[in-house]
Amino acid sequence: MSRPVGKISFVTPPVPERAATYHHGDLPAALRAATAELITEKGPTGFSLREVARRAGVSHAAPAHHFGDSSGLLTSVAAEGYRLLVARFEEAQPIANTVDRLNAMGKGYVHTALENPGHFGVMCSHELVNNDDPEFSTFAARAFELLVETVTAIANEHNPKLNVDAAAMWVWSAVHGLATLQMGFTNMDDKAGTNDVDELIEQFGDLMVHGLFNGTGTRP
Amino acid sequence: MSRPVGKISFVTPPVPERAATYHHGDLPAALRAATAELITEKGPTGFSLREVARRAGVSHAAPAHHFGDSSGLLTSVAAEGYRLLVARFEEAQPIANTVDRLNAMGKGYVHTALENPGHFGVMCSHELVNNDDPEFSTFAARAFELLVETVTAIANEHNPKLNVDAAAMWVWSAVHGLATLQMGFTNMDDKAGTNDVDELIEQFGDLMVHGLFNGTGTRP
DNA sequence: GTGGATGGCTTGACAGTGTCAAGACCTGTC
DNA sequence: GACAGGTCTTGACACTGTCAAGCCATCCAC
Repeated sequence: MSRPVGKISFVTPPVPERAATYHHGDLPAALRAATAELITEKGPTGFSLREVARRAGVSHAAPAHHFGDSSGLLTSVAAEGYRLLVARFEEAQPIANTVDRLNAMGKGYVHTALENPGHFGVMCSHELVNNDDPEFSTFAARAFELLVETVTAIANEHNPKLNVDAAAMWVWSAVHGLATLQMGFTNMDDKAGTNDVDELIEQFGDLMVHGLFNGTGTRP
Repeated sequence: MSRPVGKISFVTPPVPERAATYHHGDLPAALRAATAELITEKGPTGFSLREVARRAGVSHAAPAHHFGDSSGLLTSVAAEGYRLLVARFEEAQPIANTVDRLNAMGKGYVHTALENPGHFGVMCSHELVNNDDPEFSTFAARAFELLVETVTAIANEHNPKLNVDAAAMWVWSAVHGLATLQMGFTNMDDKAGTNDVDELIEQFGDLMVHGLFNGTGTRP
């Protein structure tokens, strides 16, 4: 559905928006880029296959040829988003201090969302994407797996009694909530006294580390 | 936009779906109920104004008369969802033990979501609703306010140094994440070893209470 | 080189959608 | 009983996603 890439740079499309030739070159990538751009501008609601095709300079039915239907295209964009996230998570893996690593992953999550709002908007709209898509589910699972590994490492070092799976879900939920918060997809008043994302992540991290060190994640 | 109600029971519409008379009686409520039902069946994507009108037995343009456009109707449904949530939160307020109260509110959040999936689906789709709507924002703010009050009470009793606002956002994020997890809107493998919602809430609660008791919610 | 064959993309059509303007209908009030 | 105002319908418009059919460029065997 999309070719493997080495260094990831999805934000700017690898091909010009209007191709001179009949054959586009890499239309799927251009369509994903146009989709992310459109959703960044107008939100997931403003998305339409025909508008995406228009922006890519192709006919209205061209996207269907590559992605089947609109959920196929959106799923591909979401998969790209998770691939970006996995890349960020993997950058943090060499950090030896496990708590610092978890903090870095949290920052990575929120920054990925802020830097790729089009992708993140689709990743959050679970009704729009096809969860069974192998590429999508592979990257999504890998991202969560990396989190579980880090939480496991923290547990091994500091708190062997921790229910690692529950704790990982808990961390993911909190960080995801913070990301949506920062993107304005929320109804919570942001009164935490700062707009600095990294500071908020560290505030959350301070709270979370006490649970990870001293909690069990089991029924009391 | 909708009448005040005493005891809340939105799930079953107060009027039959097809009105015998030209004037429906309470068409706005019937349209909200049809919307929630439709979204429960088909997800937010499957929603359409015309299908809602069909289910309510009125013409395709009737919803627009009451709600302006589709986002007006969805906003009203989301507001109803927050009203349900506030009602649940208020039921928990008499609980004297503040930690138990917070746990009860967490359970209330998740159960409200599970029992009203149509409403919750809209509440989560922040692009679909008009955040400036006074009724919507009032109930949403009230729900968060009740959470802040409870976290404040816990801080006063156990941990005066706690950054209450950051902690409240943190709790909300985690509980919201758990709710979406339970509703299947997620890519996390649920490996926590249970499908019992109340047990999961208590697992999260065990982790969270250590942060609330011992953390500060400030940059270390 | 040349002639298929194959995949990439276009064209045209269809039913369905949201929104608007105009009008029909009912109900309460004087 | 007339009238005013809110409730709902009708009809139209531009737009959408999807499908079937066909055109076009490229590639590979010959």
